[in-house]
Amino acid sequence: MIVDDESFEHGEKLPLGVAARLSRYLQVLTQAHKMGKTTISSQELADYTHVNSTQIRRDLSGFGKFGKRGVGYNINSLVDQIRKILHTSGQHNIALFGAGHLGTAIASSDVFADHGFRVVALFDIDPAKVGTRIGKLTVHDLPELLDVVRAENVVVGVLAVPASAAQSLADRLIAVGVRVIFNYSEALLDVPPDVAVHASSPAADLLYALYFYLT
Amino acid sequence: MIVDDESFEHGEKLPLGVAARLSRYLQVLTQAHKMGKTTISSQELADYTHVNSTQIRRDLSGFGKFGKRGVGYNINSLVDQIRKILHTSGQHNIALFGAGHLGTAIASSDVFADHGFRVVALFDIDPAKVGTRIGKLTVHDLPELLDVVRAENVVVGVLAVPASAAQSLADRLIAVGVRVIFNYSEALLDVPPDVAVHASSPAADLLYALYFYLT
DNA sequence: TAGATTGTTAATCGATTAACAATC
DNA sequence: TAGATTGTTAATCGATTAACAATC
Repeated sequence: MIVDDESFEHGEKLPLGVAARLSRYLQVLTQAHKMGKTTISSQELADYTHVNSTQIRRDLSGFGKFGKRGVGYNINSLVDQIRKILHTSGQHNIALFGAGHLGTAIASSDVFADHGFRVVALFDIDPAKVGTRIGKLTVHDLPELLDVVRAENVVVGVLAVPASAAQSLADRLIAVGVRVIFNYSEALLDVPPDVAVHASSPAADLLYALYFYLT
Repeated sequence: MIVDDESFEHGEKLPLGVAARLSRYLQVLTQAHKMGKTTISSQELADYTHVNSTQIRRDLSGFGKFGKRGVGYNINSLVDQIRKILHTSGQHNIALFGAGHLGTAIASSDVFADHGFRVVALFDIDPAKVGTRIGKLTVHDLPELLDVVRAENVVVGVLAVPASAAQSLADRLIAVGVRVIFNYSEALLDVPPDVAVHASSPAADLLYALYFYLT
């Protein structure tokens, strides 16, 4: 029996690099869609993602012939295809921690909503904030964590809290079964191997951009 | 004459991947330093950065023997070394645009300060905000842009504004000579090839993390 | 038809990994 | 000495790129 190694159509796990790049394409495609574009070429995608255009065509053609020669890719259908490939077509619920400036900015933004994430609960330890409303969300107190995670089927925890509060919150999230944590605090989190932590790193990203500007 | 291709000691430009990873190491090292650690092993760095520990030792040993066998790397001296390699030992000044929740969060945070960046000016178009103080910064009006960029030697512009305002702000920044832009808005920016735009992508990062959780 | 852009190949280069001697 | 961890090698795998025929 011959196995087609060149295609991932029937395989299960994508190489890390491919999954990372597909996520980036999705981000740009979503933004382009919002700006009214209906079609995009691999060259335009390359300009916005800083990924080589041949690489983009190669990544996509591994899953099917999504483009139209001489025209480019239809944005809506490409978004659908990539979501299918990444198994992220569904809706995923987020619990957000910290109702300060950053938490409020996240709660009011639709970066997450555009990609199928929904902030279903906002927590804060400040008694003055608990019970108030921020956007469409009521601020919960921490003891309600377990109930909310279960009732709302929360799969992601986003930490927009001071560094001093981050580790204990992560521990509590893990204890109630959350396995994906997005950490905006400056703390380094220690977690079990089966938990995925993603840290925000604007300063590191900026250093990287600056390196090429300075040299 | 024999050129040592294995080392970058005398070369000028690092491969993209190396520069990106060194920036990540710097981020984690800075956080670890803040948490009181003085030494770190390549394995610990690997756990926090999701980069293979052999890869980390390889990256670093290309520039010198920074570690101590049986012990690990001294955090302070490694930070100094990497900053030298990246040519980012100095101080770099940022102009921040948007005094909303996100702008305020950035202005009050020290993620940037920890890496040698200093927010030297904050701009907003809301007349009610111009002239008020946020943290140590006074909110400027946009017409002051050119003067501030020149007087404060601004090299980076950070956009924490609505998508509708982003492109025109980027154009103005480019016109006054800024070549590195960090875009927190959801707009796709069109810029000349010599301008580096870095976009924040929390949702894409989350999709990527989620892919491995779901499969 | 002419222009544009995809899909694909082939060749090169950098990333990844396991393994292990060196040494703190 | 024993344990830990670096620095380095060698082998493999994935990423990158130029080039171009296919085709919209």
